Amino acid sequence: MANPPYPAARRDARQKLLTAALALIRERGYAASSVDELCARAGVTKGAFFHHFKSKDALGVAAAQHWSEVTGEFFAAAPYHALQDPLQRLLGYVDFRKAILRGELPEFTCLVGTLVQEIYGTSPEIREACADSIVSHAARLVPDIAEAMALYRVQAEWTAESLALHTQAVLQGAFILAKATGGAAVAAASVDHLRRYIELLFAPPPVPAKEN
Amino acid sequence: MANPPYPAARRDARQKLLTAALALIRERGYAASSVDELCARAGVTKGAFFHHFKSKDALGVAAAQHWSEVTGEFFAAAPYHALQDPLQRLLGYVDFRKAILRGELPEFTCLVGTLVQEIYGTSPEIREACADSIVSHAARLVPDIAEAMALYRVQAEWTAESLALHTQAVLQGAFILAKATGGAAVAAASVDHLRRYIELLFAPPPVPAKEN
DNA sequence: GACAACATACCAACCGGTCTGTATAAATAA
DNA sequence: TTATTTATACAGACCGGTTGGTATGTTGTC
Repeated sequence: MANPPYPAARRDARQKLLTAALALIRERGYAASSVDELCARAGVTKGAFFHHFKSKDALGVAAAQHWSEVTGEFFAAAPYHALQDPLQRLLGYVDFRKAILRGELPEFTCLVGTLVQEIYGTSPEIREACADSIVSHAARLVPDIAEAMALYRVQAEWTAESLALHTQAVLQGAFILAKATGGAAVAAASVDHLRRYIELLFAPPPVPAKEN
Repeated sequence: MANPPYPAARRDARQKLLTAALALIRERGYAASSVDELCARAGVTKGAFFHHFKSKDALGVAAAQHWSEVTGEFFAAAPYHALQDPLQRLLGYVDFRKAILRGELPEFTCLVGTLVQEIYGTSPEIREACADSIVSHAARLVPDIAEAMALYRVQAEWTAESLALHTQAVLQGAFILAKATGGAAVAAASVDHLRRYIELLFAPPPVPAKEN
């Protein structure tokens, strides 16, 4: 990464294309994003595009991987990791996901969730890159969940892995509702339900519900 | 609806196009489904297509509405409505959703969820038709949820409407995970979590968790 | 004969992808 | 140090196929 052998101006194209791809695909979807428009957005020519990517699908794979890297760093830097209680870290993650539901839809929506819906039947390579992105993101929650299960003595029919994946399902579904309704409010409400579910899983009420 | 003024063979085209559209869009997405291929699948010509739909987007709107009708009838005929307890009807709905996670992905996946992800930024008409489909489907759960809340004396921060929408978020997200992983297993696991959440909401454990 | 329900031929725009050319810089040879 | 080669990183014209959409004709029904 350090000391690129070429001046930045001549090495930028690939990065600019990936950055533009994240934005454009999140706005319009994959199939509706043409290579020409992608190049125009990135400020490069078609020659640059096909120099760096052998096909549009190859760009799709690279975009999904780039998304993984970018979001990986973004969440790694989030504040909830500093919490001591593993359950609080998990809930902190959920709160963080809710907190970033801001701005325009393409700004908080998930690239790979959009992407995989479109291409799961036509491009196995992109599909796998998307699956890897989602699954590996979920996997980062597993240690905290497992630790919380041990700490709170939760004996469950469900696994830490399945709960981690469930959080992603809720988030992905929340994005769809947000796109349908045109706002983030429904998504936030669903994230609230997710938080409540996690609280209920780990902290069953200690006293019996009293009769009215 | 009764007594079509023309023999079926000459009135079929619209229906055949809509039926083909549901299948094709669920397989490949909206943008990647061309009018030509749609016509080929439906066994009609392009002339028939543009006789019944003024544009591809108009077909998109009609497909979303058709989806609403088809699924509306499908769920109206489902067995869980016969249950007496409103909570059991709600859980019966969830169980039913899990039970139909069978066969190939395009067979149990949601048309409007796929559709709205692609076009929310480019076609307000289709987006609205999709939103209507999802929201009105969710709305059918509201009476049962409200009834269950009253019956089980649930005093909640959440509303029946928000829980109904949350079920749809979980389902939509489960479909995305299914498409990413290539199988329905993850989706079923998420539906299990949804069921557990609803149980916890309505039936908090009456005895405190005993030590060890 | 009026009108709906198609069928067929056709079109300009756009699509992903290729081709050839060129500027730049590192590697090599003198 | 300088000349030459080689490789990279583009630029931009071009191409055949596909796209959504149209224009015109035909057929069956009231």
